[in-house]
Amino acid sequence: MIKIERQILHVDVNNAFLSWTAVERLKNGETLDIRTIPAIIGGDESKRKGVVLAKSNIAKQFGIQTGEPIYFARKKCPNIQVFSSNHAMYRKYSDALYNILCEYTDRIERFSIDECFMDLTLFLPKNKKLIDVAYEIKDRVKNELGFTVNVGVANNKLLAKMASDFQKPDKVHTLYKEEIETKMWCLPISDLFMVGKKSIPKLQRMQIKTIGDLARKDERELIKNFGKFGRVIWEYANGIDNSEVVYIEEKPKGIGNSVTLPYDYSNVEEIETVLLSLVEQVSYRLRKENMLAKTVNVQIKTNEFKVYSHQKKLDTPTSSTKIIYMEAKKLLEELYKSVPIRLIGVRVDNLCEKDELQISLFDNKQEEKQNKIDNVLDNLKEKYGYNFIKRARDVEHKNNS
DNA sequence: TCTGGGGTCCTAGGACCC
DNA sequence: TCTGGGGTCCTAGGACCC
Repeated sequence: MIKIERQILHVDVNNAFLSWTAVERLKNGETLDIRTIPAIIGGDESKRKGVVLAKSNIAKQFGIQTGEPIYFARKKCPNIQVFSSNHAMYRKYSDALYNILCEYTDRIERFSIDECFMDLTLFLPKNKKLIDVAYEIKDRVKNELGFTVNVGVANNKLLAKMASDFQKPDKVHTLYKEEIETKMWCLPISDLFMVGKKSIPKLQRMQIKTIGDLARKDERELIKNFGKFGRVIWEYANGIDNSEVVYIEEKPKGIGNSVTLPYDYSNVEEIETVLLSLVEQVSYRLRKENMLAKTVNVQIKTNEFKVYSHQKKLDTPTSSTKIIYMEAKKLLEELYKSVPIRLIGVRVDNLCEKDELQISLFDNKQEEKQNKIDNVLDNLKEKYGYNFIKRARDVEHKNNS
C-alpha cells in the first residue's frame, strides 16, 4: 500500500493584533502606519491589565516581549506607542482571512484568531504544487486585505507550524522530512512547539539545548522524565505528528470568564456581585451553545498572585444562571480566606448537548422554571444588547451608592 | 519593575467499588 | 489480626498554547 503524503499549510498572521490595528487606522484616514514605529497593543494599565498583547517588529528589536507588563516595555523603549485592543475588529479581519482560505479547501482548522491549518491533500489543483498555493495565499492576503502572513508548507501540522515560525514577516517556508535536520535541529529547544519556560531548565539538565539534541535522545529516557509529555516532544523534535486538521467545528469543552479587579477586593459582598455577573456571562454563552454543564469551577488569585480553585460536579447538568450561581457561591465560600483578591473567575466544564438530556429534565420543575426565566432574559439581551439587563441586586447596589 | 483572558490537556492523590 | 490489587471517578493544581 502506498502512503499518500498529506499536503498541509499553516497560515500565521504577522503581529496580528498590531497589524490589524494598523490596517484599520489607515482605513480610517490616519496616515501613520504603526507597523513602522516602536508600537505595541496593550491592555488598560489603570485597570491593572497592562500587559503587551502584540508588538511591532521595531518594538521587538528593543527586546519587548508579548505577555510582559507594559511598564517593562516602557523601560526598554521609553518612546513606545501603546494602542488599545479591539476584539470585535480582530474578529472581522480573522473572518476576512478565513474567507480567502475557504476558496482553496473546506478542510481548514481555525487554530486561533490569527492562525489556520489547511489540508489540501485532496484539493490541490493538478497544475499546482503546495508551495505555489502557499505563495498565492500569502500575496493575495497582502494585496486584498493589507496585512502580511507567514505560510508554513509541510506534510503534517507540526512541521507546517514550525515552518511558518521561521523568518518573518511575509514569507513562505517549507519543512519537509529531508529538511528537518538542516532547518529545525539547529534551533534552540525553546523554539519547539509545546516546550515552555518550565520544561526548558529540565531539558537543559539533561544536556538538551537544541531541538536536534532532543531528537537524538533516547525516547525512553524522556518518557521516564516527563511521562506522556516526554513522548510528545520527542516525536515533535523528530517531525512526527499524525494529528488531523480539525475542519468540522467542535463544541467547546468548557466555558469560562474571569476578571482582574480594578483593585484588590476584601469585601465578600463586592466579590459576590462580580461572581454573579461572571456567572451570568458564562451561563448565557452556555445557553447560546445549547449546552449544559456538569461541573462548576471557581478560581481566585490573591494579591500575592497565588491561584486557588475549587470545583464541584453537579447531580444534574444545568445551564441555569441561578443554579450555577448558587454552586459558585458555595465554592467561593470554601475558597475565600479573607485574603485580598486580585482576580476572580468562573468556569463550567464537562459540557454536554442539551438535546441529549431533554427527557430527564422534564421531571425537574424547578429547572424548567429557571429555564423560562433565563430564556426571557436572554431574548431581551439579544434584542437590546448584553448590558441592558441588570439583576435587581445590581440596581439596588447602584441606588444605594 | 508589575505581572490579561480564553482555552486544552495531563497528573497525582484520595475515595470508593469489586 | 493485618491486610491485595485493579479500576473508575472526583478534585486541585499546573503546564502549555494563542
